[in-house]
Amino acid sequence: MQIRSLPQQEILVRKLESIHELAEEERQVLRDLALRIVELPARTDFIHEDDRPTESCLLLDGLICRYKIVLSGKRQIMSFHTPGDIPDLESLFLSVIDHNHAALAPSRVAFISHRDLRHLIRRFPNIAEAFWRDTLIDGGIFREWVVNIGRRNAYQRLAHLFCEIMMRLRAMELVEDNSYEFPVTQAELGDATGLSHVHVNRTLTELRQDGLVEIRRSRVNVLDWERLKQAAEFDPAYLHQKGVDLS
Amino acid sequence: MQIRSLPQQEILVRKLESIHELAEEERQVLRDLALRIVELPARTDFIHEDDRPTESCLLLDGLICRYKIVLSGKRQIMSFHTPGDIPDLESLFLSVIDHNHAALAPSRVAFISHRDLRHLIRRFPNIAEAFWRDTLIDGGIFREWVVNIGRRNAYQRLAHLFCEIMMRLRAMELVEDNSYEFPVTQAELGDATGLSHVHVNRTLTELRQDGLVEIRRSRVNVLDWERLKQAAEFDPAYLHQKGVDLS
DNA sequence: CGCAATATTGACCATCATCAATTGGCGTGG
DNA sequence: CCACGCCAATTGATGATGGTCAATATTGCG
Repeated sequence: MQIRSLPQQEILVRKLESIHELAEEERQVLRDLALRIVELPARTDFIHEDDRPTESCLLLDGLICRYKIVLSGKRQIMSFHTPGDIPDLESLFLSVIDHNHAALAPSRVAFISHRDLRHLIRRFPNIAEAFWRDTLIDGGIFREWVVNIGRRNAYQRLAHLFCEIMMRLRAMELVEDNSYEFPVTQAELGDATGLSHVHVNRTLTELRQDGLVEIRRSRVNVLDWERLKQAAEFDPAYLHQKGVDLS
Repeated sequence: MQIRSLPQQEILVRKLESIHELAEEERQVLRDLALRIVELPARTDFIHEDDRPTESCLLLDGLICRYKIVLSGKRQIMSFHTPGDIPDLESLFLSVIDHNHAALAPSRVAFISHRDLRHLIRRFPNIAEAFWRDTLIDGGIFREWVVNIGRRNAYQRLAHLFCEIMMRLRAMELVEDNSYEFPVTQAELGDATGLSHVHVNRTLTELRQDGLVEIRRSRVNVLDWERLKQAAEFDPAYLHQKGVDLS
């Protein structure tokens, strides 16, 4: 999940421009933000329930998920985050974190202080709007996950997940030839879709046999986008991407 | 679900104060907002996928849900909304609606124009923050629903839902003697929890037999709050209510 | 090369869905 | 006031989807 030849100051600009119009001055102040870069090894929990962070983290490279553990020990992954995302942007206004953040793959993140972010949104209402919009899209993605887990079977759930990640990576130009890096284990796919890893395995076999997707060592290769979308009943409207939904 | 002796201009103030501090001037401009009052009969769809509203609606009285339908015809309810909520506040920044809103019970809503809301948040950053915070809490509730549906069984799911609604209504002082109005059918409970209405019925019977809750004609009566919370593994932190989480 | 994590497969079982029939509650019109 | 009708709730019977347990194969990596 490399953003090749894209300087790190450019990542946030590209992300926000995929959902909202920015002026050149706004792009520039985003590029000038102070970033505290941290490298996270795979399988690192780095933000925990009950934390009260003073920074938010922009994912530059890698893969992050947010999850909760229930008492029975089961894990539910509630979201995946790809480069450009700020998974804990909400901590700017919800001071106590209510779930965990983990890097699934080796990742590079850039922490931005809440002080700087507050300063930014006070001075640039249009940037505030872009951030707010981003958190709202996040909410829309959660809603769609509720639908996915609540009302679709295993086959559709996985197909839908692959569609969603495809569209989100595409907006950041991280998809090549209908194929993208997605370094998750089958157990993690199960934790995200509310399935057991055994059933994920069987369902992935089906998807492969049907010629829809192929998953080889952390890479998703979409073989038949149209049929995959159809199987998943995928409608990208909820992602509110510019140029996709015409808002 | 009546807010007794509370004038309608006060409802939004009470709601926002349950999650954020307001100054008297801010309370006053909230009271002065122009409201277009509409009465909705039970079972009315009133905002639809693909709509581009120019107003957002504040629920004054009744019960609203948001839902999507999947191709198989199944419905997934993604949220319930109680008085004080602005279920479509996000339409202020996501111009195309991606799901449906319906009144489940006879309801009274107050439409507020986006123009007025934009004016408000430009002039009062602290009100903007309260609204933003509200949409973030909304997102937190969706995340918890993902966990609920993905990793808990029928018994826990329903218990958790009753806990959540209890806490939210309590913040608006709509709970009396551990009992509250919640006019939903068992089919609707199923649509919200990803269960069939038959299984909801059986599970409610269990909850009643175990002495946790009693549901009689659209009223939920919590008989044993502690054991209900325990059964649901309910932790209200994700609701980010003032005085509950100390943020 | 060898360990450890991950993927795969089989057997069996549990939860919950579906189908179908019956009961109960309640508003409406005669 | 009562009967009808409709919607919601309830119950039983059966079946499907997906979970759990366990064993084996494969892959990545030091």
